[in-house]
Amino acid sequence: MSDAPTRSGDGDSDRQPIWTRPERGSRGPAPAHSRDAIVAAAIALADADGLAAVSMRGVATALGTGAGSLYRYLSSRDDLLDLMTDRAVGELRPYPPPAGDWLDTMLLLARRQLALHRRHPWLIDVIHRPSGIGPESLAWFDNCLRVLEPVGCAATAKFEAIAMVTGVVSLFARSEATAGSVTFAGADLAAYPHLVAAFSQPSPPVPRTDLFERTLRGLLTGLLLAEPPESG
Amino acid sequence: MSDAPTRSGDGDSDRQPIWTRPERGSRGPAPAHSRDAIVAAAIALADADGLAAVSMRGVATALGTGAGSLYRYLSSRDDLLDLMTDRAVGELRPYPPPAGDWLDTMLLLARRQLALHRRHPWLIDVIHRPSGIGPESLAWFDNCLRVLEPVGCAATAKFEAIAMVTGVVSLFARSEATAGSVTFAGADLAAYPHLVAAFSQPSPPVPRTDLFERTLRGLLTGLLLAEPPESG
DNA sequence: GTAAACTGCAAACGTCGTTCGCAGTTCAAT
DNA sequence: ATTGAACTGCGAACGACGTTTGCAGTTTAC
Repeated sequence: MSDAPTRSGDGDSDRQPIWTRPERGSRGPAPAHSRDAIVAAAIALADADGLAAVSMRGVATALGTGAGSLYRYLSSRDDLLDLMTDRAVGELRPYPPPAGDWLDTMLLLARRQLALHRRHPWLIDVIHRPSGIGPESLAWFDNCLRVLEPVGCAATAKFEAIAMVTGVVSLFARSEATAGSVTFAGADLAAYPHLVAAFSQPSPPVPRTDLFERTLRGLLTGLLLAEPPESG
Repeated sequence: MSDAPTRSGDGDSDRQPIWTRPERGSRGPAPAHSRDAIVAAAIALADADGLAAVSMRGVATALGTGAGSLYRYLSSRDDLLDLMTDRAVGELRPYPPPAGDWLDTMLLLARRQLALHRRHPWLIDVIHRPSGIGPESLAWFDNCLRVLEPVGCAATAKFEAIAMVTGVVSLFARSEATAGSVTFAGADLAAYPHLVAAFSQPSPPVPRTDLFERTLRGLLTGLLLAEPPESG
């Protein structure tokens, strides 16, 4: 009953989110690892073998230590996933300078987000958790607001639009990641007449990049430019 | 080394998807449960306590049996989640008759999807898995194609549009479910000037229902009505 | 110098999905 | 009728997971 005051977020100090929690105190011996090294190892594992490979034991083994040792640096696996996410979002820097139309700039940002998803497919499995908006995510959001500065509409509308763009990008990323894994094998197709009719006369596939741009363009113009319905 | 031929999908017969796999053979005693009862119990658990409550042991306990016994009816937990999803999608019936504008009908369908998500919040955590397109999901998709029949564009474009609508609905559902759980507590706001500027002059919140309709309207018109860019 | 705050680590805890073996039941074939 | 394969439920076990705990050793503040 003498120690356990910090542990990088144990018991009491766990109320502090991972972003502001100090990595270590000033008392004990120098730590053998660091949050950055742990997060880097976890990302390498996730890039190579998917998010399921990011287990505490797996990351610890990659670092040559035991699973329990990681809890000197993190308070939970969720913390690790939050840190991974924010570090990946940090790869979106440097932000491209807002040139020309704000809509074009937003599309460029969306394309860079999609590229990030392609580079780190595990992001899809990680972003939908309710926790963990880190400093890099905030910075990205801030940059989007900067791009949308010339748009004359309420700030809340911009919030919604940015969130929706991010969400749609994740939809595209997911559809890319799971493409080809869908199968109706064994289904009784006779019960779905419109489906078989649509399949009977094959149509050319929609170019993904066009679809991406048109979707987001329609989305942003609909959300930010169209006049809101008059209330009353 | 004498038995283990079926087990509702064991070893060899696991190649067959859950949708076409027979529930039981014709030889042994009458089963004490059924797939339907198991799925119903699982959905009740998920509705009440979230998807995490749907563990094999949890579902089995709710049915008054042991976890291992469930594998007489299902071959995996993923199968159970697939069955749950399809059963929930079945609640979208009966489909409203296509009246008036196809766009209005699609918005109506989207609204019913959103209502389904509100009724079964666990759907959000379950739909993004690459597996499990069941007969009810196919029927829903088929019905969407029926609504889009008067639209004169390629079938592939309709596929993309339907998938995008479903995806956007899930985005809204998720944003509703996680509303209020985001927090920038402890962040150094000075680093995000546009964010604080947007927050400094508060703007009225966007009505969710308007946002929903405008988003989907912009999406569908952009995807199905706008002329595709000429190739070459 | 002493005590508190730290460090790494191995072992353990509880939960999870899943497998296995066994005793009992039903039905098709003889 | 009898046999045996195909089934049933069930409890125990397996391996992996996230996390906790206790302990021995190290560093720093006072």
